[in-house]
Amino acid sequence: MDLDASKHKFIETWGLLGSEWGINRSVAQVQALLLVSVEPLSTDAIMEALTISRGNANMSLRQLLDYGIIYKKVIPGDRKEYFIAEKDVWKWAFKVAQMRKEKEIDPVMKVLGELKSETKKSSSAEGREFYKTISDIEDFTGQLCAISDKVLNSKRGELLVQILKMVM
Amino acid sequence: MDLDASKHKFIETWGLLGSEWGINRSVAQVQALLLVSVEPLSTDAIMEALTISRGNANMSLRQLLDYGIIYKKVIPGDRKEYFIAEKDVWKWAFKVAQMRKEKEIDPVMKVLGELKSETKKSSSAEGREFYKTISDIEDFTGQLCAISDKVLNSKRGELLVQILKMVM
DNA sequence: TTAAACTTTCAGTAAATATTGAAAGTTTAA
DNA sequence: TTAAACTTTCAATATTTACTGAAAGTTTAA
Repeated sequence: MDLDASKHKFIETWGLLGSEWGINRSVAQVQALLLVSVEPLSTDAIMEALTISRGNANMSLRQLLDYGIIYKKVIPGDRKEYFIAEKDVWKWAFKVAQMRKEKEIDPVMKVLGELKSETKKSSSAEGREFYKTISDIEDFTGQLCAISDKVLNSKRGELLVQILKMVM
Repeated sequence: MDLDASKHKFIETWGLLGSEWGINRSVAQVQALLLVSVEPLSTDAIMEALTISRGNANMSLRQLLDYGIIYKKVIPGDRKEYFIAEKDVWKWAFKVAQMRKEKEIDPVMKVLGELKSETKKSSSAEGREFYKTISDIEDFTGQLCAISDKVLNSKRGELLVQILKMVM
């Protein structure tokens, strides 16, 4: 298998993983393509490589730019926009985690908080049980967020794994 | 807002979160319903509470049983099957994490491994760069898996958070 | 300015995913 | 056994989500 085929295998796999986790396949594939491409790529090059339309390429690129995990790159003497991927895995994984937390987890935490205050003073057994269920989920999620924030922020994952091995 | 309304708000929110993370909305809602229900529920009760079809209810329940995050409950003198949710958040979160890791992450890790061996001996700069990209992602993912396994397995999340605060 | 080069938008369409509900299958009690 | 009570399946349908491509918008160089 030549390098090009390997790259395409990666792009396909990455797209599949993305769609399983609620990330648009094209978006994941564009990131993958830029991750494995040595040179910056233009929209047209991306369209051709992934056989997707201009609209799709543009929207995927915009989303990745919004996430902050790819960058625009100007090539002197060329009017086209070129794109490169953030290659530091820790960096882009953190940004994706941060973004999904803010967009998807935080609103849920907010609702859980509301539900807690709605039922805080509940005197019925059923109300108190509900309060506990909600509190447990909120606690758990909050802890996972705290840990992942810290791990991703630290950029010292290797060290952390060692520490975890020691304490457990 | 009464308790019933609060419960429904939770069920809706949970279904929404699920679909954002690639988990079927109905499946997430059925889990949520069982989580906040004091009594075991029959398929018919679930159909009615969520206004979903028998087929949908059945398939959602089966999937949750497969995940191991709800259980069948026999009520003496009744032929119907009843269902209850695993209420220990750590327990079911671990099972979901485990399952998604096996079904979705492990295959990707396998492909990354294949791609690494395909390009390990590559002498071109491009080949070596690809090898590095793949290795970085594999390392990172492996570390996250290791940490989440350990954290979820430990059932001592609270303690871990304290430890992490100390070392960082 | 203007027109060529490029980017963005979005209505229409295609594809993927989820849901229904009736029919087939299974279990149980008499 | 058998028939009522219940569960499962799956082809048809609905819903959601993604994608296309042409038109509109923007930028740039002359």
